[in-house]
Amino acid sequence: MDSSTATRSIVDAMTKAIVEHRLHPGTKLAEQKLADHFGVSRTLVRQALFQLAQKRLIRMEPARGAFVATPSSDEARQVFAVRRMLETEMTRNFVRHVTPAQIKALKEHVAQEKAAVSSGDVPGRTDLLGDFHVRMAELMNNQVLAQMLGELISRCALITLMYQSTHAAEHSAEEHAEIIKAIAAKDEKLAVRLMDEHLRHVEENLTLDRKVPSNDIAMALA
Amino acid sequence: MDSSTATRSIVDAMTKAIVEHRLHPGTKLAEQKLADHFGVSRTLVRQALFQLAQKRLIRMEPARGAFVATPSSDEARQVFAVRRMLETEMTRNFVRHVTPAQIKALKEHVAQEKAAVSSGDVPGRTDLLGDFHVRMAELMNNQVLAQMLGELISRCALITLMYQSTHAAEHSAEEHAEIIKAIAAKDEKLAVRLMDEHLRHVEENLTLDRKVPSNDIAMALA
DNA sequence: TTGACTGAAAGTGTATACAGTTTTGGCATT
DNA sequence: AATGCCAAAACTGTATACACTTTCAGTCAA
Repeated sequence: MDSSTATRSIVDAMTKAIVEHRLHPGTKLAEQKLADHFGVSRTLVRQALFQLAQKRLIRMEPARGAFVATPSSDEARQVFAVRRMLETEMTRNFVRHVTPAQIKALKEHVAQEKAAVSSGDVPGRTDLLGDFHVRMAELMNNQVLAQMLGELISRCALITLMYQSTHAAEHSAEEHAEIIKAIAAKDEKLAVRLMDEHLRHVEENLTLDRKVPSNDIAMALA
Repeated sequence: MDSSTATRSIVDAMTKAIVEHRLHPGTKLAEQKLADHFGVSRTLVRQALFQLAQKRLIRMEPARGAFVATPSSDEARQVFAVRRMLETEMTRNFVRHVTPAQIKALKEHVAQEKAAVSSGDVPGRTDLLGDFHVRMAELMNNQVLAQMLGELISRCALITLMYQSTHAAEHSAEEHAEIIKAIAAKDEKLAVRLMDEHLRHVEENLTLDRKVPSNDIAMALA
């Protein structure tokens, strides 16, 4: 997609840092500091920041700089609403054309998830749980869908760590397994329903009603 | 979203030029020429190009520069598949919570469409026909959805002008009107079906099977 | 005429410079 | 001690410089 691979690697590193919670929402991202850290000039950092802003992982304020995004609960609800729209239909289409090889691939993925869950690998677990959904898109040979879902899921990772109430997401892996079972049985209605419920469960585990603790006073008083 | 308004206006101008067919697929976008045209330095043009690349309206090749995107027929099918997934479900949710004011807003929009169609305003017509879908998302108070749809629809505009066989899209406005009628009647199933068929019609009007005429030899022989 | 070679021109990729804005820290005033 | 003010430092936004790559035109040899 982009020509320069240097910029790309900065984007990837920062994306990872944000979705893995190593950079907290609201954190100021000073260009020179990032440039020093990555050993490049501000030019490349700037390009990376613009791309991250387009992915909504950071926000940029005029003359004030870039900050790790602090998605509002409204935005969170919207992101989940879009995911439900997209993924219930994805599941429906998936069931209609599913092949044994695809089911096998998904089952293997869930096995990995369960391994990560039981080994307590938190970042790896989060990553794999999100990837399950992207994997489905890829198995449908729809790169456009896979990419969009990937971006939505990055945003969800950020949202999750802002509003996470319980870590009950552990049983997501089990829900994934149930979805696969329904798909394998070609039970379209059930698979769609399970996907819808799965996404609702993930959203319900967030405390979108409560005010989020924030060090950003302006936002706290908004 | 982005801090600098200058970059934003370049992105907007170029987006418009691409979706309105004033810049043809495959056209080389030399940075200095754009910089001269917009009266800014290459720095800002470059930022704009990166953003356009992320929106998939252009592609960037390492050390060779930026070109107006030439979406493959595969990509076209994928984009339409995603639109169907997203918009059928959007329609379903819309029907469930629709208010009279929303119906009124959509009806007014379609009136504008028909005016543009009959007055022969081609760019305005294309714009309005796409906006109908974005408008629905906005009326649902889902900015995330509206933004995603907006980007998908930009890509569709580019695709349409690459693969357009007939200009039969004129009767899109009528299909929009029928969809609204079904929504107003709260006939969920019908509305969803009409939206699905509408998007299929738009896609069917493209000649995705035939090879597209292109001045890009590399692609023509790929 | 065709084809390979070569040097100049044009173009991209990255770093740096510089102007203008925001932030910071301390000093004076209350 | 708290508040307001001002200069210095830090930072962003944009332009420019420069190295390296690709493209192009013209020349020469076959």
